[in-house]
Amino acid sequence: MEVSYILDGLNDFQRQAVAAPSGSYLILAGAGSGKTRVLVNRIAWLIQTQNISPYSILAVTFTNKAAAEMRTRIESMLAMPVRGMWIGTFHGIANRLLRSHWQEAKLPQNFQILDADDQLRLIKRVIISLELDEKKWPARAAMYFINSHKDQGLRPGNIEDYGDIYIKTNLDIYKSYEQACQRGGMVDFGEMLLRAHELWLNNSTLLKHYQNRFSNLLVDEFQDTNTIQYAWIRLLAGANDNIMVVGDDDQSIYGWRGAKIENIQLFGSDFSNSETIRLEQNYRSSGNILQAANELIAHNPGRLGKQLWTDSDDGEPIKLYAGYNEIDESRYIVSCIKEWSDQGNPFKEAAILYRSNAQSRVLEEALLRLKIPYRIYGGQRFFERAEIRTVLAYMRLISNRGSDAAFERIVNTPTRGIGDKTVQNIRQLARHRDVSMWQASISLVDSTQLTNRSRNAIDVFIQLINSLDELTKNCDLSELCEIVIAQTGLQSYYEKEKGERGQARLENLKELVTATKTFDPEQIVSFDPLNDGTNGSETAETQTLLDDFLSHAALEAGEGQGDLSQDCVQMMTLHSAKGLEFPLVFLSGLEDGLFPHQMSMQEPGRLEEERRLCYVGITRAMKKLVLTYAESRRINGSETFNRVSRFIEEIPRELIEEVRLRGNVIQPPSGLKPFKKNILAGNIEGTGLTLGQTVMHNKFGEGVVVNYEGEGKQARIQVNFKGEGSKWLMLAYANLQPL
DNA sequence: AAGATAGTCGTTTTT
DNA sequence: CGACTATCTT
Repeated sequence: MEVSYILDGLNDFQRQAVAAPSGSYLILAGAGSGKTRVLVNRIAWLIQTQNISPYSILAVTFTNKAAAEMRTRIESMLAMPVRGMWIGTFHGIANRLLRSHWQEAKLPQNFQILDADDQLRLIKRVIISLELDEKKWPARAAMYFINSHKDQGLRPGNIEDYGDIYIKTNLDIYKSYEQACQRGGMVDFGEMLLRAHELWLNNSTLLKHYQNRFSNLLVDEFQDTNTIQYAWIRLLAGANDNIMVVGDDDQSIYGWRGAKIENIQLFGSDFSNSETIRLEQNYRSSGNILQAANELIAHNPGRLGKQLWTDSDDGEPIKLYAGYNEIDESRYIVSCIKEWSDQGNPFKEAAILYRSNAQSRVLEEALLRLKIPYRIYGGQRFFERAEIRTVLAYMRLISNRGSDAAFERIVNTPTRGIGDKTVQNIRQLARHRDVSMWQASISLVDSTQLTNRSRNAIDVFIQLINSLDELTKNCDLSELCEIVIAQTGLQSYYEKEKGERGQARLENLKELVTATKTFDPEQIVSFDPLNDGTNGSETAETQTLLDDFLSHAALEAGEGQGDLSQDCVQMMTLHSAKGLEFPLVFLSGLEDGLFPHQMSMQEPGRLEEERRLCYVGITRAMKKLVLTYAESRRINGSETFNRVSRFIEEIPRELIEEVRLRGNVIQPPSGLKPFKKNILAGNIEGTGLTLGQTVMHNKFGEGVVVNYEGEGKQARIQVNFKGEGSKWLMLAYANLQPL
């Protein structure tokens, strides 16, 4: 068969990876070095030339989107659908395993997946039931405690408290939470991975079966795997040692979520005969941009070492703009985009990146002013919206009365006279008798414990759910969804909600109905033929469509993105920009305290991760890169003065062209205070000092001039000192030395 | 039980 | 500043 097309157009190293004989490989793939291409072609190569059945391939990706894209690309390359191959996220794959082997995993067949929101609610309730002070033991912190230990594969029994009250209390919460989950048949994200791991650890037949079946493993974004994911994949690889992992230690930006770059080193020592292949040729960015990225990341110690290079020209210098505040900064960015568009380029080729979501607002306003279309990525996802979750909770309770999480969510939504106190009663009884809240409420209706009023209210609710269940017995998913929306009163509830909000919610409900209509579980999971000819231990249980849909909603919260069909400027956080590329990129808010973020500046390890984040940002740019910062910025309502980001200082000066157009192109906003005149001019008269200039003070050391007011003897100057923060000084006595 | 108002606290995000 | 919560009022 003619297979050269699989290798055509690849460079030597890419080809080496794609056509490697079986074994274990670590592909260190720099930004823009064609790593997805390598993975796709590798799989195509295995199937097409090595006679490997798709059935024996398992590929893990970081997001559902990446999994879908990879499958599409492989299928279009091979010009045929690839059945039997598993491509998905760790969680998606774990879910699938647990659904097939729910008995071995000691789970109910229709176990419920808790997303972060469900989990937090449940933990809150656990804390209350342990009679702990919520102020002293915030649910968020407990959730972090639980999740980070699960990420490391640690159950309560594996954690030592050393008499530490903090650990001890959180451990109690963890234990109690675990019981609540088990009782309710609920599994959070971390738990899915733990269970999938334990499933194999405790069941060698099953493990052998999967080791036999998946003799070809591939893992993308390997630098983002956590401890339990690594352990799971190591276990599966078994003695086959036939695995290819692809990653880039310089793009590891999820350490705060448990990802361990160390897994890359571990791979080398753990898979003893592993080979490392470096992909260092960058096909994305022009020379200047790439060099800036290289120089920046070189400031990180302990890298595995990669030097990206490119064939392309130096290209344009990187632009640097200092706005005097965030509004000025935004207007500069928008004026650049206007210019870009006037030159005949589409908006969608421009991306504005920022460190935190809060920064998007000012940018939005600036874009709106010039009527430039934009799209903000990230933010709230479809299945995370309150109204959607509410409808899903109804659907869940109809299918499974035991779901306390669903019960709590909807028992009084829309309001039907069941208040806090009544719910507390139900909860108490449920706990006391160790039954579900649903059963507890039935008992309460029959008892005399409650006032007539609340008893009636509960009864109405019970009847509602029962009648809905009856009514929808033979309905398909979308009919069920429509009936729920209409009969529960949610429709009229949101109709009454004032403002645009209610309208938006109704729109979302309509969209949910559409989603149920088009939902096709085969697309998500791509079911295998049942018998694989080994020992038939994969018993693909028949899940109800509803359960599939609910799992889907939890696992894939719904891309808040997509729609590149419209020509919009792309706006997103640096984190969500990973894996994407744009001809024109703006990195905004490059200020110490914002980026690197205040909370990450003290600890070296975290600062390095911020630097990698900056590296990711720079390497998104193909042709043009514009860096901006603001000398003053309103954060949380109060004005702050930050010094320019240290990351800018780590980029060689000669690659950067400073843009100076203060008081020229950009008009200052109205309502200027008098001293801002000075800012517009930049120079502070009669001092030889300039705003933004670095100066030295005898006592406070190095700092940046950020503001100025008054004249002559009264003149005061504001300087933001390294370490000391910002101070107002009398200019006459300050004795500042320009640096 | 539900609505109104005062108080708190601010990363990043996928599963 | 503004989203979210805790507490107070009806």
